[in-house]
Amino acid sequence: MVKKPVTSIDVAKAAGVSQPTVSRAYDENSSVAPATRARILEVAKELSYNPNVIARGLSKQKTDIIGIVMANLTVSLFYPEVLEKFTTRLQQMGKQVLLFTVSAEHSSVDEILPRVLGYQVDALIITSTMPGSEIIEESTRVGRPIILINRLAPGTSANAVCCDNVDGGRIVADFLLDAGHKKITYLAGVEYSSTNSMREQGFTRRLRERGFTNVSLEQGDYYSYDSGCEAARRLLDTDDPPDAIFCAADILALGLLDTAKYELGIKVPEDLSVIGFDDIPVARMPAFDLTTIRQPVDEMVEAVAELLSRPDGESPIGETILLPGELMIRGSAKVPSGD
Amino acid sequence: MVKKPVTSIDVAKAAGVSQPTVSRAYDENSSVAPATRARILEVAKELSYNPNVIARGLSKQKTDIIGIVMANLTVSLFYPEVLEKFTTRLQQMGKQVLLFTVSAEHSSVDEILPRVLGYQVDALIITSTMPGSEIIEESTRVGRPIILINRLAPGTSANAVCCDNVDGGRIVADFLLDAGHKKITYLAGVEYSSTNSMREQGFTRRLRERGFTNVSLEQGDYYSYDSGCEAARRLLDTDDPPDAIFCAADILALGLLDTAKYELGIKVPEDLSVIGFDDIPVARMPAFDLTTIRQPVDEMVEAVAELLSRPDGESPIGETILLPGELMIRGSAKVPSGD
DNA sequence: ATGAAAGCGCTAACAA
DNA sequence: TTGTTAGCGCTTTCAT
Repeated sequence: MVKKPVTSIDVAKAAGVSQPTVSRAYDENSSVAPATRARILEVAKELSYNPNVIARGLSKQKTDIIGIVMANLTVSLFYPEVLEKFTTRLQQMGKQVLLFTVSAEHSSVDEILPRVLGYQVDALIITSTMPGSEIIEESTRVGRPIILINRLAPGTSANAVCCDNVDGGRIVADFLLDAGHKKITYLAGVEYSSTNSMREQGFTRRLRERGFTNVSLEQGDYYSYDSGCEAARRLLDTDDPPDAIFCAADILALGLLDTAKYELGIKVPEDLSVIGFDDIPVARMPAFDLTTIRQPVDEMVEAVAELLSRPDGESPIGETILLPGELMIRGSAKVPSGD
Repeated sequence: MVKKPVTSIDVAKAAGVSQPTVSRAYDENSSVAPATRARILEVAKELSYNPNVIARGLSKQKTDIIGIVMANLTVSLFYPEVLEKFTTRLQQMGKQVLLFTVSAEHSSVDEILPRVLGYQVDALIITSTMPGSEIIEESTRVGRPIILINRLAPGTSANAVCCDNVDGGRIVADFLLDAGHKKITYLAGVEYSSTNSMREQGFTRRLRERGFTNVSLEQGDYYSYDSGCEAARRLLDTDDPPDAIFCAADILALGLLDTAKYELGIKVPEDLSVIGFDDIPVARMPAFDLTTIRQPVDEMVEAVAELLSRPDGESPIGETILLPGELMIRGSAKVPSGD
């Protein structure tokens, strides 16, 4: 019962032209007599013809497909927004998104990348995970630039678009010290992730610069709500709890806040200041009212769009774009007095 | 600098076989001498060859690409999870996801579907929006079944996998009546969306069945947090506010709750019971502790997987799969006493 | 401005 | 089991 799809040949016959002319009618840059083009497009509509993008891709060696690889799309509550904004922007540019998810349990980036490359994607956007360097080089070599989001890969040919995590850490350090905190803890996410270590680095370095040496570090197992809950129990249910905690990600802060407030009966921000990182959509809701560093998602999207719109053969290689985060002052942390 | 990608011909030469044999080496069902296959795969690895999936797609008339169209991916906080689970599951089946977003402002489904079809997707999954019936029929006709998620399209060839919204509404009605509520309001989302109207229908019908005729309906403009906030102000800041509100979606309930609690000083659930629909990840957090109907996402994913694994030529047409939601009893609504 | 012919990298049908 | 030959639907020369 499956009717064969309509091809450009069908349209050509119906319009009384040759098949390549039909093809040209769909290319702005091809010179086709306006009348011919109009007739072709009309016939095409009648037959409900849609150009076969796959065939075009094979012929042009260019598919207008961008691969996006996302690790842990949902747990952090941050990447869905990133994905949506990327997809919408890329669609505007006439590109489509082929989505791949990787998760600790199911699959690693390196297993999946060869498959992605097989789709002849024009470029590869990879969020919050780090592919092996051989595959980075191979991808670049065949003209498919890799763009890492929130990872840096100095010394490789991968490009990076990244929130300035170090500076974000610095901003939080200043804010907490200015507010007069005496016992400050950094709650880490995944230990070996570069976002985590850069935020920590910027944070602790600044604290030390200002003579505060007593930072304690607490390891969360993972960027997750439950990890934040557990950390709260370990950190706060003690004789000498911290009076301020900087969490490596908002989702950790949510768990920490909920457990502190509803399980341990701690007053926020009177007894404890909590600051996160990302500015996920729920952070602004009064239920959390989380002071946090906002990642500049729109700017990141624009930066990627720019990298992708380089002329053919001039694909970006090894470029790094660092974009500043912004402190969103809300109610979960004491505010420095104005003097 | 861009080296040409390695093709099966390169591998064939290097391995001393013909090109189709290389192709066969990648197909489990093709009979290739084990030794030959091993040698080919080894050579392929050395040359870092990856089969060109686009060319394969053209040749096989089948791309193993599934198009997913998502409307308003992020605002509801519900669909990211859906997307991740679908993507992960489809990857397991050896299929890839081509993602399209549509949003009220940017683009409609019907504009975008022809493009999607151009990618020769094997099937089309469409969430929370309804394509025009001509395009549904066309897609089905060319053998690319359409699967609607959370929409019903009786009388068309589209398939539907849907939470039983009517029954969900019924469950909530019973729960609220059993808890003794006297003044009940339904807070609607997008007026003309079928999820909304079915939840409302199931809810109000059941109330009436049980002799409760005094349901008021309040129109939210949209499935969004802010819409919930505004509804709270309209509904609750009055002389005679409702004592229970059933929200068409969790995200509405969050806005309603926050505004009720933090802006209007209303006690939940003492003065007001709030129930949502979806069970988004934040619903269970103590900050909201939202009683809600859980959509059976895993089951929905499995249902779709089943529809997609029908043998060639037996694509599902016009099938509807209704899956029951489950009431998650938490703290935002009074619980019926046990008698 | 348009047509004819070749080719993108693969799979399918047919031989051998 | 393997090689040969077509052909998927398009774009791209090269003619005209």
